[in-house]
Amino acid sequence: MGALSKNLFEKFTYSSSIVKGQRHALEPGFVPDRLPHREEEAEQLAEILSPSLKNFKPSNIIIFGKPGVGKTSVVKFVEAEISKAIQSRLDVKIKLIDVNCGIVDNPYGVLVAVGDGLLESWEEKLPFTGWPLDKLYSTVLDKIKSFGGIAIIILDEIDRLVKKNGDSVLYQLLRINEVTNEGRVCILGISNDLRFTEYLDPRVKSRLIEETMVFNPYNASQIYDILRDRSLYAGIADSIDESAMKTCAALAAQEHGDARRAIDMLRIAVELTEKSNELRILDDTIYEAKKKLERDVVVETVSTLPLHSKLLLFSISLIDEIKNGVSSTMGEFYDLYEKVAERMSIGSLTQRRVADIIGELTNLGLIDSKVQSFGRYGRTTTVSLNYDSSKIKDILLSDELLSQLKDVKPMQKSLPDS
DNA sequence: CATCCACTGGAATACCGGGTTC
DNA sequence: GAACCCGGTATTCCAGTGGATG
Repeated sequence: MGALSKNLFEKFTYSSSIVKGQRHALEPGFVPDRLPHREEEAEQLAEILSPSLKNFKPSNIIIFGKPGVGKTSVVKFVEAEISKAIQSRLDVKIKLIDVNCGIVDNPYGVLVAVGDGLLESWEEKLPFTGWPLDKLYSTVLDKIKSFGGIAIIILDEIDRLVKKNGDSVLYQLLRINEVTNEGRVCILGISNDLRFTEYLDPRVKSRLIEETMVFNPYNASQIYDILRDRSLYAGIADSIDESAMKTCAALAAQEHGDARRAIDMLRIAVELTEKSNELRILDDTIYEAKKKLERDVVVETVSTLPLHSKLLLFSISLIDEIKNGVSSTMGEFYDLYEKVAERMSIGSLTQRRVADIIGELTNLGLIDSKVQSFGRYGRTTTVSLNYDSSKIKDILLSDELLSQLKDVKPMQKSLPDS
């Protein structure tokens, strides 16, 4: 250890020569009080929700749009405005209830979230498991009644909820307005998927979707404006090259106009610049940040995989190494996976389950897979790695449990049979 | 057009955390 | 407090299905 510093945290709290404003303006979850290129949408949403300020139930609404196009930001912004507007008014009763269906994606959880959102301070929270659904539903209903105002339920990533569980919860929530008049429910859904309504029962669909808003992806110049704005919040505008900002916007625009990604890239560029004690953010820094961001995403997704997914991925990358990138078949990697599992003395999963895990890994973008028919010789899924097998293996082997597989070498023949 | 391999949808089972009943 | 109810999640079990090649 070096010389004792004045304070352990000193080096983490230093005031940066680059960031002269609010650092968290570049972090995910920051809700700005300006929304460049989303002013109209914010206004439109406010208009749709405005009846609530006169104690009328606003229309239910679904907001569609790809990731990073400002859906959540606009909603959060409008939520904050509503809160401000009703702050000193006793004549309106509005509750805003946020539910992130990416996290709570089951009917029980959603009902609990709604119930807890209506909780008075002295009341106890609902149990997160245990109750029969109908009892849970009727207590939530009672809470709405006793609240007596308008509950605006914001279901972020509503498409996930519906894809996984169907529309039963939505049906129940919508039904509240028919069962009682002593409290009303308004649903505001946010969806990444334009087609999720296909999963809905027509009756639910027509009641849920009274209004629709579609957020289009940002183009490069709009992302540029957003970055410019954020850099003002963060106080980094002086330290960033004009062309670097343009590059950052252009790169993000290429990928579905995702502003979140652009901001992530900018944040990482700032961090890189600070680390290297540079004073200006240049084009190169942005490219470097882009690479780091991609690398980080892979490390993050791979290292948080469940054990069996990791073992499977390990087997796939071994085979990839043997066959030099040529895709492998279910038979091949399943056999190897079984042996790897045996070596770690844990039971292996069924082929059925493995097929599903392959699907999950494919959705994560780690591998590519497709079913291929070889006619007389049957049908199978073939998979290929999307990343360098040695990189994937490195990440996997850094897992404590998998480290015992370090010595497993790819060989031409598979491991000796039992 | 039969055949082969395993894909695939769905029902069944096991287990978990937690409430409820007696 | 043991035994049972409840919903969620992970996995297995089963049987029906797909599709190009030989």
